[in-house]
Amino acid sequence: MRERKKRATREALQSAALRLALERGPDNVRVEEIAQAAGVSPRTYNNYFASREQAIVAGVAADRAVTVTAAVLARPTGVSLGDTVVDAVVGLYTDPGDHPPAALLMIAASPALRACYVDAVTTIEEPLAEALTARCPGLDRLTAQVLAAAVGAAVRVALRQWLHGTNEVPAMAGFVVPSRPLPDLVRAALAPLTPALDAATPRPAATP
Amino acid sequence: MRERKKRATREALQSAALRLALERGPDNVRVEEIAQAAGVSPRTYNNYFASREQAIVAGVAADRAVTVTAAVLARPTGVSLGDTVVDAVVGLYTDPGDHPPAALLMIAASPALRACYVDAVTTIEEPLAEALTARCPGLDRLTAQVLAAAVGAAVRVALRQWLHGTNEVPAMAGFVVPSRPLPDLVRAALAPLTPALDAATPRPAATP
DNA sequence: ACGCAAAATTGCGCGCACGCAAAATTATGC
DNA sequence: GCATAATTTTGCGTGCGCGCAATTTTGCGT
Repeated sequence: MRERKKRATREALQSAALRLALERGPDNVRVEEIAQAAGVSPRTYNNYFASREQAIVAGVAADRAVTVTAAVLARPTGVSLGDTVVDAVVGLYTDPGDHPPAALLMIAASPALRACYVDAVTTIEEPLAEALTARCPGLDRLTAQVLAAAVGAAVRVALRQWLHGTNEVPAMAGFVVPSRPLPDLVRAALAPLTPALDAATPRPAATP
Repeated sequence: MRERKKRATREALQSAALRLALERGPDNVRVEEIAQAAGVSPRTYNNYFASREQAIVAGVAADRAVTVTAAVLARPTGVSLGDTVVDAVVGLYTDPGDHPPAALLMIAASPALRACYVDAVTTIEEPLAEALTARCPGLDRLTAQVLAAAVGAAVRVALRQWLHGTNEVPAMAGFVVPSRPLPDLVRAALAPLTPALDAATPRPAATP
């Protein structure tokens, strides 16, 4: 009963922050305005989110978390773990979720938002680890956490590489490397991890 | 010539911050005091370090970075990449560097310092990636970065697991899991990544 | 030695994150 | 219904991170 209102104000703050940031740009929105738009005190805002950017990013991050876990669990058990995870994660960046693509653009443009989004990727690691254990019953808890964290790290590397290419536009026009599309980069970054993912599935007696 | 003084003030700030934090505890030291101890303005402090904790952690982190890279490069080329990296990283937590062990204890105790130290682990990833490419000439740049980031992620997981066990002491005395010693945890966390590390070494024709 | 351009340091101001305690809101006992 | 206990919200004060512009310091050319 009381939980409902907490989630309500939470989502109100998230949507308000995202909307205002899209309208005026991320740097031209003060915390007081977000709080006022959600009908709460500025102090209350910091009871829900530890930073100004977190409210903007939290929504899309949580959305992505459920999407990956669902994608992992949806794959048939016949496919290898590596392909399963790679496809699930790459799917995150081919099919944009129910959020406007402008949001991702804005996050990519602002350094502060990028950093916060990278931090948010860490949030996804825990549900991912649970999804991994759910799919492979014999998997160690520690192993699952490590693999999930490794996947998150690979995504971070891919994002960094992608941004490196897209932002170097102003000077030396025509000399920029437009950087491979994001899904390809994510797939390439995830590729080196497939041996570890496949080796983790507890089936050592099936190969010979 | 001017570089020298910059590094001098840098190290002065680092050592002053570490010393003061060890003396009074991390929460009882203000930025102004660190700056004053180093003979600079408080504003100048923030030209070198973006946060108060960063100065405390930066020293040990940089130290560790050179230690790992050296350890990786020191292994004979005959050993597999997986064993090389695992031994090098585990060595970081068996042999304490030239810093007092009380520093690591303090970092482990303060949540803010822990978070900053985890961030600092990210700093080590880039030199590690360079060491990997130096050891395996045919290695892709992206692959090296991904593997280094994965190793960093595994270390993060190990640290989190370790702290989980050591802090749950007050209630239910006698029921705590004292948590395996850190080196063992790090080795266990790194184990799932060895297939990926070994597979990355470009020697696909040697196995048959 | 002198002056000049480049770089570093400093002071100032703003916005933000957060601990703390008071006030308001909600759930629970009779 | 009302009193009471438990949460949640809020105001306030403090320290901090950082952009900006003025000031000082450094290195170089002549």
